[in-house]
Amino acid sequence: MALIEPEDARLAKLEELRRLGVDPYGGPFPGTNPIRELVQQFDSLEGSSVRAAGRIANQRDMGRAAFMDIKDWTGVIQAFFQLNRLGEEPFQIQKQLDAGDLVGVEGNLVKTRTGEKTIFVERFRVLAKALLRPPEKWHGLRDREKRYRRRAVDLFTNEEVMDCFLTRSQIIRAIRDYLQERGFIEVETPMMQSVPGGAAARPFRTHHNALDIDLYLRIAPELHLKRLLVGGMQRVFEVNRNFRNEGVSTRHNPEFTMLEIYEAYGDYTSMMQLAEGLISHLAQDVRGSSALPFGEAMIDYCPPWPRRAFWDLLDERLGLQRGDEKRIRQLAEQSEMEGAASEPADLLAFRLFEKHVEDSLMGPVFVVDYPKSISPLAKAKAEDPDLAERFDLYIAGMEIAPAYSELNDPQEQERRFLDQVGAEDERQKLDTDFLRAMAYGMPPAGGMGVGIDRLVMALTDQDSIRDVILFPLLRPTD
RNA sequence: GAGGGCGUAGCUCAGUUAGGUAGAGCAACGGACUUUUAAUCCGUAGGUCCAGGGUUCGAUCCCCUGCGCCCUCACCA
Repeated sequence: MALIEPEDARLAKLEELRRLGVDPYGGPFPGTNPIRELVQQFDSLEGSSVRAAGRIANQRDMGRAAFMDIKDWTGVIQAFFQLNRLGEEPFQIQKQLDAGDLVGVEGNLVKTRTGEKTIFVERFRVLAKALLRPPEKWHGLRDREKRYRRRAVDLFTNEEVMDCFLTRSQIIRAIRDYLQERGFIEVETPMMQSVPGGAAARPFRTHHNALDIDLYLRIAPELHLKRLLVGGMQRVFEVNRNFRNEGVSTRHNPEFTMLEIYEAYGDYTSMMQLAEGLISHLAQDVRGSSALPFGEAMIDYCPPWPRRAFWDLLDERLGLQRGDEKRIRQLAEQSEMEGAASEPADLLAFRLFEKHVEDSLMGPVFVVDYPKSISPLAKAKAEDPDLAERFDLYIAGMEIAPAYSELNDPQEQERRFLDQVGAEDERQKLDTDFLRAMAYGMPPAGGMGVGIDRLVMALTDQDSIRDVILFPLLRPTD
């Protein structure tokens, strides 16, 4: 049984093309102009011969003439096929074309009498006969499940989807440029690790056959990047995937893209400046404005961004004061939180923050002065040792970027790790090799992790992470 | 993992008010048309109504189970 079921009518046209001596999956078609250029630079190109290649988005058949809308990833332009311009046989070939086929056309760029910029086709080549129909021409593919499962169709059908992913690419490129201009180098560290560290999350497990060892897909690159600080790399960053074996939601995909940045001799305040500079630059240069819409809200990326203390926000929103353990547990209980009686109060406070405060932080806002106990990789504040030198950057109600003054005291780091290890065997195995590296001397440093998918969501006004990941995880169907 | 919603033609959706084996638009097919643009006009065809079971004379509709997706919550970034 065939794996796909082509349309009979299209198979017949495929055969007819072959009978006419045409390869329905034709060779290269070089020398084309991006269609947007043909449209935008029409005035200077008018009357000259141009070439374009793309997908037939729509056909208007007039008998001895036909109009087609040819679409590439930059835009769409009309092509006009006429019997007396092409001749009998080429026109017969044109008759075998359907919406969805890929075609290359060449001809004069002129306007029709109704003023439409049009390629009057002199020559054309069939580049690919589509055996399946594209979705309907004006509603397109709307069904979310079909869109995610058939992203190829989604991309060529829904312009705003293509635009979003083109923007994502521009954002990532702009990040690389921005950091490299400031002396940061891009590195790559292991995705497969024997000890998954750098975050509190459940890892995916896999196995290496030749060495016969279990490995974990990384939950964060943090501990390896800090080894590079020990090694003398002073400014490093990595943009790559992390993998966390946790739930899936509009803000969580099991594999997601993280930017981690480390700056030797910096601290969390230098990371604040970097975050402000970088993200406002992205808004301005990639999105074209320092104020961008997100849903109903307008987000102003113009620095400086406010700093708000963790406990102040909890006090303001929930009337919760630092150290009031009884009330924290009481509220956790009311919020039906697991471990309301047993988990450390700071951790519960943090969860209450995520549950009741986070969504309202349109930001950008730096939340600072987190409890040290929930920040095992961050330095303590000298003037208030129960707090950490840490911020979480919130934008559009999402945690976008946590950053620390990185702890560089190996003995203190060891104590903090040991405090974290409890019954959670798989979540926090100890990376002793990392501690050993730190014992050789790690420079004080600022470090930040930027959730790229969420940042793209904020900058492109998307409310689901699946709309900024080309192939989000779905349960397979067949 | 829990709760709610959804699943009908290739696509976007109606619908069966209260159970009697389904409809539109677009797409497709045949025909007319050499400047149309959601082309138009005439005609035709197209469905395991998500899957399995139950109730019933009869189920796409009611009930149960399963599968998938969406939303909210939980875990997490």
